[in-house]
Amino acid sequence: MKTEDVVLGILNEKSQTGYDIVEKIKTIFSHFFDGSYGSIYPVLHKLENKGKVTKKIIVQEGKPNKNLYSITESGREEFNKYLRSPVQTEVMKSDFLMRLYHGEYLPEEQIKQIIIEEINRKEQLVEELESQFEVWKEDMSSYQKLCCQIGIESYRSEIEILKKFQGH
Amino acid sequence: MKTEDVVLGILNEKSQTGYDIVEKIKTIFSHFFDGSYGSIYPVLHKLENKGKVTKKIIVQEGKPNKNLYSITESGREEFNKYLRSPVQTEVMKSDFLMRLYHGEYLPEEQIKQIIIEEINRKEQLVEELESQFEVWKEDMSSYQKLCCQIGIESYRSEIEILKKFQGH
DNA sequence: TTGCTCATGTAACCTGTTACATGATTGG
DNA sequence: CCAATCATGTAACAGGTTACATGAGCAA
Repeated sequence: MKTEDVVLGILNEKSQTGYDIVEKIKTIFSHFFDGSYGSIYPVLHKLENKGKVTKKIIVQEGKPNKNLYSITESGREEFNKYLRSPVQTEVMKSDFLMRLYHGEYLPEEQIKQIIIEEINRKEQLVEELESQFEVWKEDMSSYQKLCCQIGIESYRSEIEILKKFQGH
Repeated sequence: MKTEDVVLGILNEKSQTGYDIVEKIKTIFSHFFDGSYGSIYPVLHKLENKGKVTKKIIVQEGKPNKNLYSITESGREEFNKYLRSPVQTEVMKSDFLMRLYHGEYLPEEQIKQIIIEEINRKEQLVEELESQFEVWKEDMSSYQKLCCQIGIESYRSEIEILKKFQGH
């Protein structure tokens, strides 16, 4: 899964600005993808050069101008090629589990604290995802809703697992 | 979490070769970290230049020579600094959830197939992790075992969630 | 008046992936 | 005889992060 395909997928739904795309990634994609301005803006320029998207400048008053991007026919083809390509394995990077692995080199109190913090962090994430789901769900397809629900349930399971192992 | 810290952590347990380090990462770290020869060998050279590890060449017959790396006092200090630094949030990249999100643009049969494949993939992963756990557990601390058990349970929960949502 | 939201962008840096190169031994 | 295991390494490429730059409006 390339960032280019992710951006094409978002623009395939509707025309949007780079700012909108990053917002969507940071909210409803947060549990399975990551992107920032530093990665999304360059990708949009690249896609424009390749003719996969077109840009329309929208002049605004009292606010900065917007670059509204739309997917082209060539972009749709590329996106469909992606959709039919083999699914890549999931990648997980967990600093939390790395700390836990080396737990014997830290005082027990500190490990307990790290576990508590991880539970809190995940409870925060599940709350955010749930509230974002409420915001977006009217405009979501059943598959998109499913995707959010899986995220919510995954976080909840993780929290349960950590609570179960809390206190050895 | 930098790859340098991960390598120092592995060498903190005992002196090992680059090959051993990659093997460990590919087996018992597989559910929370990723690394390959192309990333680990350069990191070892870098750590050696910085004086965080030392290299001892072991001549073997019938096999290529080994470079056995050991952590230095300076390396231990660096690793302990890492252990006491703030825990970074987990990062997840899931091509599977990206496909599911765009499910409406694929025939229903294909989505069902993608879900089945993801369940199979995760069942494969949980089996591998369990068998690796059996191989390594004699030499593992209770925290290291906990780390594996969390991985196994996480995969199982994910499988349950997918099965629950299978067929909408 | 402080900080947030909207809105775009880039340059320097760091890091990782892929593909290549080498080569003997061992197991099925 | 073929594939896997052991064992190291690099060069070219691709990619992302961080920090910076700009700037108006608005709410507390």
